[in-house]
Amino acid sequence: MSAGRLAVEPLAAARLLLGASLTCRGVAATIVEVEAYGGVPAGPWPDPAAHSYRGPTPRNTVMFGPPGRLYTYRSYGMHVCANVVCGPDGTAAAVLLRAAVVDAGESLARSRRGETIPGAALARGPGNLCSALGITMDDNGIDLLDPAGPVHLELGGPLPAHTGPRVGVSQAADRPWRLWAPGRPEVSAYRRSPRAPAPGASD
DNA sequence: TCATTGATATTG
DNA sequence: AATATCAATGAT
Repeated sequence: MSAGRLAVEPLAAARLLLGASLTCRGVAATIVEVEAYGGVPAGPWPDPAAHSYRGPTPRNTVMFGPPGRLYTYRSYGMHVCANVVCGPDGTAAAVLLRAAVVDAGESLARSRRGETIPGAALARGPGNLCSALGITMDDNGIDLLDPAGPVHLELGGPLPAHTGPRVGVSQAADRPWRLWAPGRPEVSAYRRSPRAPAPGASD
């Protein structure tokens, strides 16, 4: 039902998700930073930086499924990152959740992240966000719009958004598909991938 | 700026 | 089978 609102292009879905609230295992948080990702070369949103670019694999199949599902992957062997699948069923696209404000369950989040972590840093960065909320690889593929599910998404916002280049990707790094809520200390500092070509390079 | 870390995808 | 590549983080 409300999943239909996510059956749209990645950038539009990203705007919807800014300001949405995410609840998981005792922690509620408001999303303040996201990154949009597209899909295969022949699709509507070709994106060489997307995991789905080279077609379906065992890892990324959920990105090719219906919108509103959770796609989790392990990054650099140590972090879990969470994406919300968007676009119509059968078309790969997703939005990476990069940072959130912890609204409730702060002590629980701190017990997962470390007792000395400042509040603004609890869910800053995609790996830290999953850690604070207790999202694991076992949650891959679940329906985020099911209120009875372990991870629940409530579309709220949208918040006013600033846009800029994506973080961490070595391909199509200049595409302005990173969105954040301006002025929030929870937003992660921008850091271009060391592997990305110089800004504006035609290549 | 660099080490960490392991799954995944690609190549031979 | 072997190698290269990360949608990252924290410390230095």
